Amino acid sequence: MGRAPCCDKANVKRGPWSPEEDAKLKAYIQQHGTGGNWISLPQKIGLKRCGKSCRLRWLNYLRPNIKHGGFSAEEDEIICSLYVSIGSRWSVIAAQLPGRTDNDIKNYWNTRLKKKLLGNKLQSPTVNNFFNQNPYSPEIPMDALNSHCSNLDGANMQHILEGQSSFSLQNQEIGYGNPKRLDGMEFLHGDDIVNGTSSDLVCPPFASEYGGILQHYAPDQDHISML
DNA sequence: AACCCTTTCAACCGCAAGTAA
DNA sequence: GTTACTTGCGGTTGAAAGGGT
Repeated sequence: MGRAPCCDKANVKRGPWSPEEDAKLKAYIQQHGTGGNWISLPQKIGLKRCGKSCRLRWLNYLRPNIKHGGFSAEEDEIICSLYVSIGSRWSVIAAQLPGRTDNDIKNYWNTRLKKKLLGNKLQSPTVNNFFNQNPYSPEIPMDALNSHCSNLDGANMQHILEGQSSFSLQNQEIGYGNPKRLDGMEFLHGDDIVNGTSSDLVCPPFASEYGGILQHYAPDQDHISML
């Protein structure tokens, strides 16, 4: 048996929200809250929308203190740092940027920041230094890694290498299933690195730039501890 | 002015996790 | 423990806007 649809797709409106719909949703939630049930909310307020759509509209656009566009250089660097460290965990990244939504950050990264970073144009000495020393080259000097990372996880490495299927450290080829000691603390396997599945995440390369905003990320706890 | 291509971003989709019965 | 349902998330889509020719 397949999953029941969350709403009757034939009888819900889709596409852009009208100002009237926005006003109805906003007024109701500000007065009553969501009632703990998004699915039943649209019926309560007479909106022909899916509950998921209402939730998304509220979270990404209508709720108070939302900021749109105009990302600061500081926000750019926080996003880059976290992305390099933990990958596309947009909700975790958004939690570090008050007023920003995961959707906004995801869009911003996909459309602008990625190009900016990969184009090596970010005005951060540390980021520039790091990528200058590790410019998607098949060879990454161990010293350069150690100077920026306490250790290095698979996603991290994968982003730095931008899709290369294998690479070498100090001329040592890392292949699938071939464990290498990266930092004196742990071993990573080549396939873990390439697939981004290593469980031990790391002190991000650029964290020191941000006053230690991110020192350790615990993948099983879904939070970032500040040290 | 008209067309085409690229970029942006709001919204949708499907899946996994969480939770109540 | 199982099932049904809701919530939250990341990936993807597509319409609109912008820019170039």
